[in-house]
Amino acid sequence: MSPNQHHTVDNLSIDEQVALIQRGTSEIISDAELRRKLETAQEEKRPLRVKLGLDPTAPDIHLGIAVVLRKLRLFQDLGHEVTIIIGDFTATIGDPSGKSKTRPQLTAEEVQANAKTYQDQYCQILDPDKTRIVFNSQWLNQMNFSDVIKLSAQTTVARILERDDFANRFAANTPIGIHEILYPICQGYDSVVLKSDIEMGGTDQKFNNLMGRDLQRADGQDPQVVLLMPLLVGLDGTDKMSKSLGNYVGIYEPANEMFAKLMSIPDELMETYFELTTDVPMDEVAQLQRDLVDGSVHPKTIKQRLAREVVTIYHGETVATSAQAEFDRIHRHRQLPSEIPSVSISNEDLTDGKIWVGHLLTQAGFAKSTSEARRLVQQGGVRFDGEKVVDPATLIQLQDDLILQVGKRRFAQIKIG
RNA sequence: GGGGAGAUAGCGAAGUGGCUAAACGCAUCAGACUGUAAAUCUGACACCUCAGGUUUCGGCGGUUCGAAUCCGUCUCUCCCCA
Repeated sequence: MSPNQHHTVDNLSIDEQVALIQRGTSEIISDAELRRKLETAQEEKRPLRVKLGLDPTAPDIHLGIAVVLRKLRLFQDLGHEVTIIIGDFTATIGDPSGKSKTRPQLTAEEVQANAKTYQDQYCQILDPDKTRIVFNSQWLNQMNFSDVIKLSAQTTVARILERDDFANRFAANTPIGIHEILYPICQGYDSVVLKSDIEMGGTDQKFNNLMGRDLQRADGQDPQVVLLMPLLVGLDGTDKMSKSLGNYVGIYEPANEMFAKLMSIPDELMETYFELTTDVPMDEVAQLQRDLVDGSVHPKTIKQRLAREVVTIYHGETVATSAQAEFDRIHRHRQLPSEIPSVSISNEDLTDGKIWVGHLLTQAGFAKSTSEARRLVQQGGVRFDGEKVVDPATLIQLQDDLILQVGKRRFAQIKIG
């Protein structure tokens, strides 16, 4: 469904390439090494190996993860190769953050079943021809205890305890499992196996990525450049974007949905979103930010531009434009959406063609219980055929195609049958 | 191995015999205001055709006119010492 946007990057100088890569990054370790890698690659005419490690849980890509994936895509457009490592092995040894103890333990079958999904989802943003997806159990499962000891000997307890998560827990006398200490070592070893030139990650991955450098150095390799992207703040403006918090925009969401969600972000987030989720050139972003601050352009106009840019990436420009029109229709002009999901109401629920509003709302899925439905009516949130329903005891004369509205954004078209 | 603390609505957290469908905060939903912003304000937030009624405070059983609160038991969490 996606036009799979390309960067136009032919014949860029190293300086120009570096500038594109630097956009939005939170940290690069180090700029000098990055430049050197790029130069060497160009001279030797060989692509750099760029690595990203991901969880084996079923992917559901949202704009937050897309920040990193889009950066990978840039590397591909610059002629380099991307390897995505699915951490199926590391997932089985426990989450070192200590937070999510409930991380699901996936079976090998589930992981395999997900494999196709990874391919499909990641390639929405990445170039399939330059993307390799591998599972780290492939080499980690082969290691025997002696291999593990030798690998562990490459680093020290003091080094591991530098990680602030471990440091905090150690100071607070909370337990740190030996297996957790091994986690960064496993992840770092992935880099050794892949001989990666660059590892990408969110800022929370810094320690693990640096471990990769240490282990590569110990193995006699040129250490990978570490490129960290900030964690995108979610729609609520406070927490990082994540599916579990519900403050996300999935890249597979319908255009209208996407557009509306983006319009709901706090104004302060716009600049960051432009930088991290669109390809709008940075000098233009800076200009938009000036316009916003001095009030010369209405914030809503700027936000619509943002929403349109993002939707264009995943749905194309035509669709994005109509998403904006749709948004205006519903929210600015308070008209009905152009497409309203239909809800069928069984004839059995009708008496003389009528239905109690409480049942109608629960049947239509707008309320979990008739008590909730009753409240919605009492609060003035329910409209039927444009008319506000005021009495919770109301019996409604149903007809095909009439419109039920709950709140400002939930609509359904009634079908009797 | 020894000792201690706890389990309350989506989450966090009050409440230690009746005035408690259960304070307060967060999240959520509706309304107002707007740029569907955000912020703010108002209200709702167990279930039931609801001026009333029914069922809740980890499970089960008991004491009592009356239990989230007391007793017994089971399950599960967490902490400290070694």
